[in-house]
Amino acid sequence: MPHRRQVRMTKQRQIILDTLRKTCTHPTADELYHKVRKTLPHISLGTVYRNLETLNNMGLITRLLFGGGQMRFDGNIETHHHVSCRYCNRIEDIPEDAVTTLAISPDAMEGFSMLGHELYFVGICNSCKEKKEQRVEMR
Amino acid sequence: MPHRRQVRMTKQRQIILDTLRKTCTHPTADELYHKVRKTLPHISLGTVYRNLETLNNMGLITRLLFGGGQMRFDGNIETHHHVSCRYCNRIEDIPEDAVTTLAISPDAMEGFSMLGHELYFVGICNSCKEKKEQRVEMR
DNA sequence: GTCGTTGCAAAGATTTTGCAGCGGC
DNA sequence: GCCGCTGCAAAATCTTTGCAACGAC
Repeated sequence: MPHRRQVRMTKQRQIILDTLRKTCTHPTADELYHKVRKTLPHISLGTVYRNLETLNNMGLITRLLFGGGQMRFDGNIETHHHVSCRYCNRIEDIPEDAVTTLAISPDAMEGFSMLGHELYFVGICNSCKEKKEQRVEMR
Repeated sequence: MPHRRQVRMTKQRQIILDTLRKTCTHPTADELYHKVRKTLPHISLGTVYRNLETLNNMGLITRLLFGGGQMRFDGNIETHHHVSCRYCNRIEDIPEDAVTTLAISPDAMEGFSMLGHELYFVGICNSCKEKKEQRVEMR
């Protein structure tokens, strides 16, 4: 009989969770590490990574899938959607009621048990758009 | 007056594009590198990365945003959606007509110029589900 | 012939891991 | 007191880059 190992709430884990919940910029592990260091100056980056993994498995946070190659995290676990800038990879929330209808054929995903979905809009943010207009080379 | 530099179609670039188009598994750069090496044994991984970047900028391929931390690429640039397994990160296509309605409030994304959207469903594939049932520790 | 591209190898960036001591429960 | 967790540092993984030779146009 397998059993799930106990998970302890350490000071580090609690502060990582609190800090992520107060941060609405969908930070990378490293960005969050620097924020947490203001409260816990001796915490290590490895601990931040390990806790983000654990908290994600516990369902207390979400690992975003849109980091431009880098992982990003979200302390808001309510269903919501995101816009992302193709150039600077900034990620912002979309109000929940902006997406009015989303109907999915139920047998479309046979072979998978669904856990949820994420909808990403890709665009150019105004700041990058201005830069782009100044120099074509950016692409 | 800035001008866009000329882009050449080299043998390497063409074969990378052809190989990606024939691959429906949304490969990582490294997976594609090993496939391309069957045709071009001396190609380097750096060349594969550089060309994937270039082809993405040319709009001939798509960089997927769902790689579990690693970048994945798709030779199919038609609008379509994906299912991904949370555990093995496998990505599969969803038939285009499976998502019947998707209505977005137009002013929801002010501050961004929209380029497109991607819809990801997250689930557990049958193979990982079986493994998970055998040993709870998986997570 | 020009200049974008390649292979190679080294560097850079990001994430994971081994380990001995620490500290929740 | 047990055993999960931490800090540290090293390792592993993934991606980018400098450079001289090459090759598309």
